[in-house]
Amino acid sequence: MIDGFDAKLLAALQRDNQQTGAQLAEKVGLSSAACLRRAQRLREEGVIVADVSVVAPEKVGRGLTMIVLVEMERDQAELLESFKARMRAAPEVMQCWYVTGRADFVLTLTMRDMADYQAFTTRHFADPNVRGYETLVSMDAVKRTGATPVSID
Amino acid sequence: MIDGFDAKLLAALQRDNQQTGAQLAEKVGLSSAACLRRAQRLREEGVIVADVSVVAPEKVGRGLTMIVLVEMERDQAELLESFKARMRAAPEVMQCWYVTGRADFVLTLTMRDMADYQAFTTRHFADPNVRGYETLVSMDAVKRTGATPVSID
DNA sequence: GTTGAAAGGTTATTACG
DNA sequence: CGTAATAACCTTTCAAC
Repeated sequence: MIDGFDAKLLAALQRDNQQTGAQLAEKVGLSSAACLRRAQRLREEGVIVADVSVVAPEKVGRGLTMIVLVEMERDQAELLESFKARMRAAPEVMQCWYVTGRADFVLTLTMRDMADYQAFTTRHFADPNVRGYETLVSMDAVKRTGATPVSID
Repeated sequence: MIDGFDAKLLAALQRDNQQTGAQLAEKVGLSSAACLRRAQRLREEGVIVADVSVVAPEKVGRGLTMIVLVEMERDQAELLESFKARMRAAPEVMQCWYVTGRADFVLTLTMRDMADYQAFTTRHFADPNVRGYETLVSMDAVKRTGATPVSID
């Protein structure tokens, strides 16, 4: 379903999806047309789920990134779903993972400053279903590519 | 430096950066040429740092995502840098944050299975500088857009 | 300095072998 | 799949704001 050419193509597109067909052709080892046909097919198949520009938060006044571990009071399906919906709707939430382990949710937040974070916590964590939360402030975004390695099966 | 048009443009491009100039024009309220000129300027200025395709990990045999909190033995600059370099080089590491708080690093990993994770931990956490680590296994990627909200200053 | 419209050059898409 | 023709698009120019 995914061969070596697709693997190379996906690696290239995860680094830069604005390359021309000719540029992709060099890296993949196929013609321009073949590369673009494959890219289109990978999008239709849902292997590529999105194509996005990545914005530098600090360039738009969001110099503060934090990871927050949230623990819920009790794991009731309904309450979990409403919390998930709120996280999806909140623009400051870059990522939200529902996890097993000591925490129930792991959030990645992008904030203007600490006052912003203060406001966020009172607005979203005042919820009686939130037992508690722990904040980890980012000092360095060591790696934020989010790329998935693709190996031929 | 960034006006309302840029804000709209960045919002559109963070959702889909493969839209044509005409499609962007509709959403932003400027001509096609103006939108593409601005997009190019935002890239030169470093506001847009990358343009990438997003791959669905489960479609390429990576159904297991985990968040790992890593605590280092002692915060010695040299040792931290070598750990950072290793995380940057490891393909399974989608993200790596250096943080304050209970942990020193927060990693997001994409794995094929638990055996894969086992191998990863012994390879990277056997380091005598790693005091310990805690694993949170993802059950649901509630939100993974990673988009930065842009508001006019 | 930035815009919109049109010209010109480049790129993606499609048909065919 | 690759080649080549077609269609769509981006880029640049230029006059006007």
